[in-house]
Amino acid sequence: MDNMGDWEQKNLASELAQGLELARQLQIHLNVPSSSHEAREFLVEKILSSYEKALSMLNVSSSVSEPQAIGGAIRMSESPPSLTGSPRSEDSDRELRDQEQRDASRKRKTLPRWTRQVRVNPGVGLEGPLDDGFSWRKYGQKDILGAKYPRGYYRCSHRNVQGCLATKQVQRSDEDPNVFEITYRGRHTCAQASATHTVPAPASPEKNEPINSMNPAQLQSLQPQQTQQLSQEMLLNFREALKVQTENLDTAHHYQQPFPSFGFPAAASTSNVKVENQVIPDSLIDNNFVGSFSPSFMSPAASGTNYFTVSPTGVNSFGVHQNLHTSESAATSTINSPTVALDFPFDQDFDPNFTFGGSRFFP
DNA sequence: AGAATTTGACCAGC
DNA sequence: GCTGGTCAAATTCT
Repeated sequence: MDNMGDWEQKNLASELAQGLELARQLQIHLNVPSSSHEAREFLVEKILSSYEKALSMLNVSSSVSEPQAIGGAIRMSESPPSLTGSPRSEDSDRELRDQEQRDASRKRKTLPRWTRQVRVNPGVGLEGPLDDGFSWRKYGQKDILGAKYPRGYYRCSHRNVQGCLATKQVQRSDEDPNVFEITYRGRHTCAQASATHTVPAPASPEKNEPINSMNPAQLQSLQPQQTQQLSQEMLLNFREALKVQTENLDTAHHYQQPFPSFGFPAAASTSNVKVENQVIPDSLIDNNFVGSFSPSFMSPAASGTNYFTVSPTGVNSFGVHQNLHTSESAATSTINSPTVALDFPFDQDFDPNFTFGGSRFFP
């Protein structure tokens, strides 16, 4: 940074200024009910783009922007290329690999991490930790001390091809086997991540019917790929519903696009959020601003737990359950309603910590 | 046959 | 030394 040239500094300042200006424009749009969500989305994209450019100019790494991609390119923390250019021996390869592993391991500690707890209603529900729009590959399972159920370890299927470092852990709750605690780490940097930003092809409605009509046993027997496909379909429905809802909003305060988020009456009936160790400025929450930014803008150490269940009827709105502060109460709060848990398709730019904005969606 | 999962071993952090 | 997280060979699935 010391050697950053004058020209680069100007460019950086220019990008930041542009980002600021775009943010202002977005603020204006947010206060104009007639503003289309496309316009807002466009602004958000532009803002993100500006900041990403700025960050890439800074060649940032750890503190501001965690391992997530800058401008779509991921850069693992790895040994710098050899300056000698000498060919690697097998030993050095091994060393390098070990080093990378250590680095990765070290880095892992600082990866953005958040937890969601997903409740599955035994009567109706989709089984367990349905996937969230991403392809995951299970790479491990471990019995956890004091936990009744083993913990599953998943990583993005595109890890090898695209270097996507996103992982998640799925832990079934001891107290309530219908609750799954899903801990996400890292953000998706794969193409699938950006695909979730775009409006996907609508799912055929007939395909969704069997999802809701499945019984838990059927669902339980599904392979992860199958459950993922099902959840993808539900996700698509959510997006469609979300779109409608967004367009009908009078104010922009509930603007959620392009993030299929909560607080959406047409689809989500109950939403229980637990936010841990996280302070979110009201100003950000008010505009749902944070949600449009990546966790880069949040403390990497921040962690949160979101809780939500979804009614297949889509009739109930917010405020049915208001247990916002404790997982336990949240876990029990939704038991009696015929709910279907849906693993929300947060993509890598979405920080689920914020979206419910605590009680903002609730009276 | 290729992809995905399972599972025991290994490693790092505490 | 224990535990959680990851690796990778073996196994199963599609």
